[in-house]
Amino acid sequence: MTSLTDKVFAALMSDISDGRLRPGMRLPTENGLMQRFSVSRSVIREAISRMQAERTLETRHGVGSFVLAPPARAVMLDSPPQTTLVDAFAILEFRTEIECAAAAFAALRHTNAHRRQMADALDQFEQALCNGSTDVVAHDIAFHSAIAAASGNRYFLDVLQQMGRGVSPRSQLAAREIAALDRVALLRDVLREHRLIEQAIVRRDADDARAAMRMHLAHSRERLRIAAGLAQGV
Amino acid sequence: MTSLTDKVFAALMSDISDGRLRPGMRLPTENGLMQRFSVSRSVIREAISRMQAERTLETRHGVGSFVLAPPARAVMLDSPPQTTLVDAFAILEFRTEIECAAAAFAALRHTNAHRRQMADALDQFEQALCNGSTDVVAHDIAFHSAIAAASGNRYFLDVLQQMGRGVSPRSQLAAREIAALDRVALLRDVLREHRLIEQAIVRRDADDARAAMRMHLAHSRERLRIAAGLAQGV
DNA sequence: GCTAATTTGTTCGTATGTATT
DNA sequence: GAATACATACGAACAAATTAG
Repeated sequence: MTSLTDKVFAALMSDISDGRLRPGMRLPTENGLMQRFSVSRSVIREAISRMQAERTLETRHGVGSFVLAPPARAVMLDSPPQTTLVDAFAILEFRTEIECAAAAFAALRHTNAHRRQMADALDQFEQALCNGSTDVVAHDIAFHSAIAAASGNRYFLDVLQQMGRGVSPRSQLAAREIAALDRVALLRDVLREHRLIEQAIVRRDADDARAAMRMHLAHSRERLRIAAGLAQGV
Repeated sequence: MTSLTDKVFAALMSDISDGRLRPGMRLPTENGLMQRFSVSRSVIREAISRMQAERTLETRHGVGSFVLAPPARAVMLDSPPQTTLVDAFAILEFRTEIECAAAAFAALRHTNAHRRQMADALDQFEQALCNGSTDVVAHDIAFHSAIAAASGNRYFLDVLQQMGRGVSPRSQLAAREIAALDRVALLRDVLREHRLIEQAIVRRDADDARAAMRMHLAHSRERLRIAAGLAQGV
């Protein structure tokens, strides 16, 4: 169900993510957008107000609507391509620390319910692969979330989920640029690493769980590096 | 400057807080509200959508708008004594993980500017103690923040600051309940531990920095445990 | 199961007020 | 002051979901 509002919203968002509209730039006037999309002003204003709610735009009365810098990310750099990449590595580095700790705690504290959550996520991951699908991002996230939940300390899960948006560009990047590689083989590696982590946790071996998670995320970093290299034509 | 939308919004909100509209109840239809307030449908819909954004209402297509139950903020603020305490330990556990990692990275990556930030925080901490003040929370936070900043990965600082609210109850609790103990002696211990961390970082010894931070936070946990024990009369 | 009535969702067009340049 | 651009409000029409008969 894509309403006109949805379409305008999506078009403007992709203008921003493609760099046609960059932080600080002013959008066309509402009148201009009405003509560009051949819709009424209500549609434009609804789309704009959605983007305001997402902190993507800021509208100044009598002046116009301006693209905001992505909230926390504005602090360091501005050039979009590099920032995203640098950020992706920073996020991965940070995630490595909290997820390794979470895995260790999960090994010590998980319940049967947590065990089932992890198993379900892995089964669905595998099922998708067997069906030839490479769309396993959701199952990947589910597995990592299950571990964070099993840590018995809700802050691990909270923070991991808060970083959800920051993590997705990585997936998008990888998904888009790894096309040249054998995605299925790559995802099978991921699944294998997940199984190792799960086994260590189920065995209640905290050190092994931590190590398996660290290995998994180190490999992820390499996969990201390769994908980034491809994206930059290296 | 109260727009019509503001008035309708305020009226409906007070209907709810006064109990005229209770959770689960259906609002009058948009037509009904138009007549009651003598405004157009756009005004009604704008007010309703504001309440949706606040999670006060839920609207079902073809049915109506319903008052939602307040979202059980039980997690953080409700039952203060036990929940807060459990939470305080969970926060400390989580902080231990990210701050140890941050300290290790800081040892490897800090610049002169970071070194100065840490030194300033420690000097001010010490100065305050010498002056007989025990209000050093700000300097404590400044030191930990400086390390997170020196990690070269802004997510450590971001998350630490996001947990600021969660951290403060600990300080409050400690500050309130440790009155019986010799606070100055206790804070001198904290300062000594801070110095050890700083020295390891300056010496660029990542392992020592990590260990010193872990020791510091483990001691903090003990200090918290003692304070909690006092609070509960144990 | 179908139809009709009710209710919200979406879109349009227009008019007036207000802030900025 | 004049022009531009957003803010607020009105009225109307049709689409889509739900419910009652």
